[in-house]
Amino acid sequence: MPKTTGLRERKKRERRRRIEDVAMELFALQGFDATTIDQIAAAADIAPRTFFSYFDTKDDVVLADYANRLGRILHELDQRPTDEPAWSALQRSFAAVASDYAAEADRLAQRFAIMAATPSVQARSLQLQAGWEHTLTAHLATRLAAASGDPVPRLLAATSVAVMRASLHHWLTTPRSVELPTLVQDAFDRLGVGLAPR
Amino acid sequence: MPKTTGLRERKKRERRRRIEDVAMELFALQGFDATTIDQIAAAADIAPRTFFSYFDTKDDVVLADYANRLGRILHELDQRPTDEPAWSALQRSFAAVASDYAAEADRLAQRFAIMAATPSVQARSLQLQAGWEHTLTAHLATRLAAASGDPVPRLLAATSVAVMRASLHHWLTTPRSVELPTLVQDAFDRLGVGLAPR
DNA sequence: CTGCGAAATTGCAGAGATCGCAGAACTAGG
DNA sequence: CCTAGTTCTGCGATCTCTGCAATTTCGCAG
Repeated sequence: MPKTTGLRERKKRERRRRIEDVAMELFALQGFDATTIDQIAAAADIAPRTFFSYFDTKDDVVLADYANRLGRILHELDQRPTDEPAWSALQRSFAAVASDYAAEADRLAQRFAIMAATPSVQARSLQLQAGWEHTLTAHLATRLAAASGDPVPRLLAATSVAVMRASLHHWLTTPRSVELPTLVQDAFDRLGVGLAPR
Repeated sequence: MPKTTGLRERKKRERRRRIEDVAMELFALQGFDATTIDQIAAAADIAPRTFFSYFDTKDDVVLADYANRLGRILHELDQRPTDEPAWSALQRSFAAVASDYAAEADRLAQRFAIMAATPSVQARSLQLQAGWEHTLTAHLATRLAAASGDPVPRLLAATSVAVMRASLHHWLTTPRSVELPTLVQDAFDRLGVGLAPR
């Protein structure tokens, strides 16, 4: 399955990263809004039209790795034993992502800055997270063998994503006193009391 | 303070509503994306340019009353005694909004449908909710007299907004079996256990 | 009822993002 | 080297949203 090979695949990936790098550099240099697709394309040596076959939106460049984060969460979730309480499993999974984040604080901070200053990017970010929430909801529904009318899966998904976002925001916003994973752990702990299976 | 008077004020409000009504009608008729600002302007008897002095974005028309919702929440929050636990106060406040929602299910459903079908509107919606979260965070920080590095206010704000959104989504999405206020109450109850003041 | 300053409306021009389409260029295999 | 399948390009078109400056309308005082 894992077609690591294939010149085509590889080139595509490389190019995508190149576009991303070049774009982020321009953003840092002259600001997100002030940077046009044409400039990015020129700097990345592609036709402007081609940009859109790599990214749906200019915003997406800043959020390029959101998809992987979700993948990570789901992966971690699958690793957890089926009989582990959902909330606990979520906690572990998000903790893993929190570690990832913590390991690349600088990269994150840069993107966060753009996000904070650019409404459309912020909006896009939230939209992608809503996507996580949706996928997570489905995943949890399966895991819990929940009835289709059960609000619990969505509640769990929404809450955990919210907790993660709040923690991350807090971490990036205040003088770094507590580590992100700790922050996330604590938050999950607090809410966990009431979310334990009946 | 409430300058209900003033021809100017009133006209502005009336016109805003007229634009909103006309626009919603067009959206229902031909879809959100297929409706242009020009069409709305024509139907509302204003210059296209003028549209943007009433709404920042086409998306905002669909979400016109979000500002009031937040106002309602904050108002309810202020009504609650200062010594009431924050989570409890939030629960009551959101319950009030839930009632509002329940009372206008049809209107809501219509807008929700547009939102679900139109990414940009969904994104905008989430962005506005992030604004709620921000305001709520500040409000709670004051109420709790929290230190500036305390993550709790944001955690509470993020969680409650998430709960509200999840409940609303669930309510609008599944066959109406449980009433929205109940849904919200229950969700708050569950999470409340762990969020009670130490 | 008349004139003035403030506020709102309007038109115009334009930048930019994004999309559909069709032809050109390129890659994987055989 | 040749063919079928992809990807990249270039072009045109549409729309949202903005800045600016001219005009119109409103609220109020004289």
